[in-house]
Amino acid sequence: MARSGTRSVVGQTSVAGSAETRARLVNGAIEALREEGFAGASAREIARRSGCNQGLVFYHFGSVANLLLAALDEVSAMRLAHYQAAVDKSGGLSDLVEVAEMIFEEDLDAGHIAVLAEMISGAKSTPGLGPEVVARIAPWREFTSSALRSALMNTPLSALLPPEEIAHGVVALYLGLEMLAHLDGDRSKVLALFDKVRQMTALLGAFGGAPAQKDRR
Amino acid sequence: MARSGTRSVVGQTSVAGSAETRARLVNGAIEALREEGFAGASAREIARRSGCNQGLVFYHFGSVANLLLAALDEVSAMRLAHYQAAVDKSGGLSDLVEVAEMIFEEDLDAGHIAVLAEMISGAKSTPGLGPEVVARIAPWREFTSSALRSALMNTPLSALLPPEEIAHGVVALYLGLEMLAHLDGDRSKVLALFDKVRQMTALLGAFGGAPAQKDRR
DNA sequence: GTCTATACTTGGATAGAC
DNA sequence: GTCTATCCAAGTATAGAC
Repeated sequence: MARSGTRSVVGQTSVAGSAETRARLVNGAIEALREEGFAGASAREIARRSGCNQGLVFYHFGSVANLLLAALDEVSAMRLAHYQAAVDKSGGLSDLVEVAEMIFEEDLDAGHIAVLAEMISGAKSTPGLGPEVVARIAPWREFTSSALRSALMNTPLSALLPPEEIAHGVVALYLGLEMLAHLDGDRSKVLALFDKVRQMTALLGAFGGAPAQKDRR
Repeated sequence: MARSGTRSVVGQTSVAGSAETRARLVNGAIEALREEGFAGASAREIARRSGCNQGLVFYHFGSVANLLLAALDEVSAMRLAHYQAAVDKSGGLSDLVEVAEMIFEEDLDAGHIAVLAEMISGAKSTPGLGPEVVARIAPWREFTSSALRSALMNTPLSALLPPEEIAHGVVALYLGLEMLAHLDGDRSKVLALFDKVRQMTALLGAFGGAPAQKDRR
């Protein structure tokens, strides 16, 4: 971690330029991870996409791996904020499933999850990267867990489906579905699956007698 | 695909040496993918693990990518045969879940699925690799689908759970769970999840009235 | 078929000019 | 803070000896 950034308290010096370059590099890194994968996300490739010089990767982030982690942080923060906003507007389990599908499609189109997937598999080849990636996945699981918890609240299902444990499966499923859909460019299989989940959810809601859909008008 | 192997009808010439070297390289490639990931599975790394020369990768397989595909073929064939044998001995849905857990743990220990995961994410950086990997995943989905079909046979669940669609989710889940478990080296989360699935299955079986466990003695 | 040697390319990382 | 130039390590791939 040679340099973690211009953290100075600066008056109003040209930090603007620096911050913008850092942002461009982070975006370039996201793009490279998404389109070329971990193995293809080299300093040169990222710099090319960022429209700036290769040496800046090392000046600002110290190493390619650090830049890639910053990219993962960026995607993670962006998406979690978005998820949270979407979930806040939803109520029961049925709502949650609908929100999940909408979010899944957005992520698929934009390749957000590909960034995570590439970092997970790339972690094997770069010493020390694993723990860093692990730490960045925890918030996803926590978010999912708490979304499930509030959706199942006051429902007979909550005894049967402990949020923490299901959340892990949901994150894994999300990751796997995204990798497969990106690989073959076919989203029909995952859409069909979401349909089934929706059906099951409706059935569970009816059976449990709990309000499966929030009453909103 | 410069050279796809000594396919000659050979009398009894020294094909033995060749075949053994090919096998060693394939095993080395599996090991490298598992432990170093796609980005770390170079010709040199594989040759080192195989105890033979780097040039042989190109002599026998034409390129590193081709060797990696051969490695995926090998793992795929090996595991599918094993899965099939295990599933053949099982009956209803409960049996299937138990078999799935056993198999999952084996795969986790041996890192078999890591090979698949690395190839999926590595496919992004190597032109032409994507479709080849896609073709090698299809059998996994087909296997899962037919295992589900026979487990759900004569069960009220079969109307609710079309095997083809669920299979895709199962494969994705399997993949995602394995990646996460390998990343953080913690299998407790996935084991807890399997416990829940087992419970749910038992409940479904009791509710549907179908034999959830095969009668075997 | 296997090994050594080597040509060529790409990538990580740093030095120094501006 | 950014760019050019450069060093060095590692990788793919091939040629040629054995």
